[in-house]
Formats: sequence, structure tokens, C-alpha cells
Amino acid sequence: MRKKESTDYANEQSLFQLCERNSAISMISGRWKGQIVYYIFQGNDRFHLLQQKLPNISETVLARQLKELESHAILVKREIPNTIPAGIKYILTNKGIDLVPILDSLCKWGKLYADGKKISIPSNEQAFTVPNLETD
Amino acid sequence: MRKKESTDYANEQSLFQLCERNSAISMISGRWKGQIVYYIFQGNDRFHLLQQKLPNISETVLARQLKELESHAILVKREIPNTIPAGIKYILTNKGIDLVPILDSLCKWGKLYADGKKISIPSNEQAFTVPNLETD
DNA sequence: GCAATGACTGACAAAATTGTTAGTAACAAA
DNA sequence: TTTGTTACTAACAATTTTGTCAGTCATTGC
Repeated sequence: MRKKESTDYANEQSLFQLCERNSAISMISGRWKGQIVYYIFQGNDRFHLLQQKLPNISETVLARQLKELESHAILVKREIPNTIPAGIKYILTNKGIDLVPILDSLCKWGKLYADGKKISIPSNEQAFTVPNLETD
Repeated sequence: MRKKESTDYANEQSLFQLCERNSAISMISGRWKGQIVYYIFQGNDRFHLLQQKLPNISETVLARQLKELESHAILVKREIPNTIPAGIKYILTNKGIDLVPILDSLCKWGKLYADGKKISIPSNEQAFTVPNLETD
């Protein structure tokens, strides 16, 4: 359980307040989360299907990651009627679906440089036009 | 120092192998990293300027975060000539600059839902309120 | 000589995340 | 009656991340 008096917690909260970028990053930062969102998006919407896709995850850890994604409204659980034992379906919300193209762009960004795109420094230091998303 | 024999390390590596999305997420997952990249992009390219912008970060932690960003080639350090004591400039590489619009889209995504965009399930278009799972 | 500066590093402690073990429920098939 | 199924939870241990404290270096200003 998070200690609300810790420096770490206070620092996290101040970053969350500063810009939603920081809370957004924290929402996708769990070990398996990006992959889980992607697999659900692909149609692997059951607990056991996710386990098949991620053979190294334990039940406990998968349940925990799903709960956290649910707490951020990235997905919801729905009971499937007439199943014994009662089955649960994991459904991405609009928020979760909106996240998918961002995860894709992260994937492409990583792949580009992993595949050998040269690292360079922009030659001249011109003033960039920065979209100001924050107050300072 | 990372233990290369741990389950945690093995799981991380297998996710990195599965998709660059997972390594990309891990590159931006440090407590202050997204914010640091953004501030450098804005022109706060010196150690003490970053400290001013992030008054709660300690020198040690800032140095560590910068080193990790450097190890992922998101930024490089350059000595500034004729400065006493020798000053260091932090410069985003092309890889770092390519990351900025992705961080921006994460920011917008977070902001949209923080600002009250309704959560819904696409299939039945039924809006609902998010269950608050944080009990204390 | 002594403090101040900028940009750190090493060693350690605190806190958070991740993984492990054991157990739950309700029903079905063998 | 024992095993199997789906989808969990609680308690605890291992590991990792984050934060803290002290100290470094080469130089300038007082």
C-alpha cells in the first residue's frame, strides 16, 4: 500500500499536478500493461487467453495489472451470462482504445532506433516552437 | 545493480523481445523522465536550470535520471567551452526529439479524460462512472 | 585560507513494484 | 470423491526504484 507521507509519493503527486503527461506515463508503466492493452485490443479478452499470450505471467500478477488498468478506466470487466463457472470479459473503454495508437507510436519509435536509425544531434540550435501545454 | 538471474529481469527481457513498445515504455518510465525531456526541449539545457524547474528533485536523483536518458541515447552531454567551472549542456538527440510529440499525445490523452470526457464502452455506447477502487 | 560554484559519484536507507505460495468460490465431469 | 475449471485474493518475499547523506574536483572571489 502506498505511503502517503513519503517523499516519493509527494514528488509523484506534484508531477501529476504539473502535467497529465506524468500521470499518463504512470498509468502505462506497469511491467505488463502495454502488452495487456494490446492483447485485449486484439480480441484476447479473457483471463485465460491473456495467460496463454503471456506464459510467464502468474495469475496473481495478471489479476493485479488488470485491476490497475481498471482503476484508471482503461478497461472494464463484464460478466459473461450463462457461463459456468461465470466468465469475465475484459473490454477496453474509449479511453483504452484511444491509448492504442499512442502505444503504437511508441512501438514504432522504439523500433526505428532499434533497427539502426542513426543517432544524431540537430546541427544548429534554432528556437523550436514548443506547443505550450503547461503553465510554466 | 540489476540482478540478471531474477524472474523480474527475465520477464522484462522477454517483453522487450516481444515488442519495442515495452522497451519504449520502460525508457520513459522513470519518475522524472518525461518532464525532464520536455524541459530540455523547452531550452532548459543545464543541470541547474533543470533543478530550478524541478525544485523537489535532489542533485543525485537528477544526475541519475539524466544518465539513464543518456544511456538510451535520448540525450547527450556536451561540455560548454570556456566556462569555469566547466559547464555541461544537455542536448536532445533526434531520438529524443522524436519522442516529444509522443509525450505530447500522452499528455493530451490524459488531459482529455481528466477534464471530464465520459468513459464509455464503444459497443453499446453506454456511459458510466468509474468505480473508485482506492479505499483510503 | 575559506567559501562558493556546477556537476557530479558512492554508499546506504526507504519505499514501491514484482513475484511466490497458498487458498477461495461454485459448479461439472470422471 | 477427487479433480478440473475460471477468476480471483491475502500474505509474504525478492527485487528494483527512489531518496538521502556525505564527499569530490578545479577554479574564482573575498
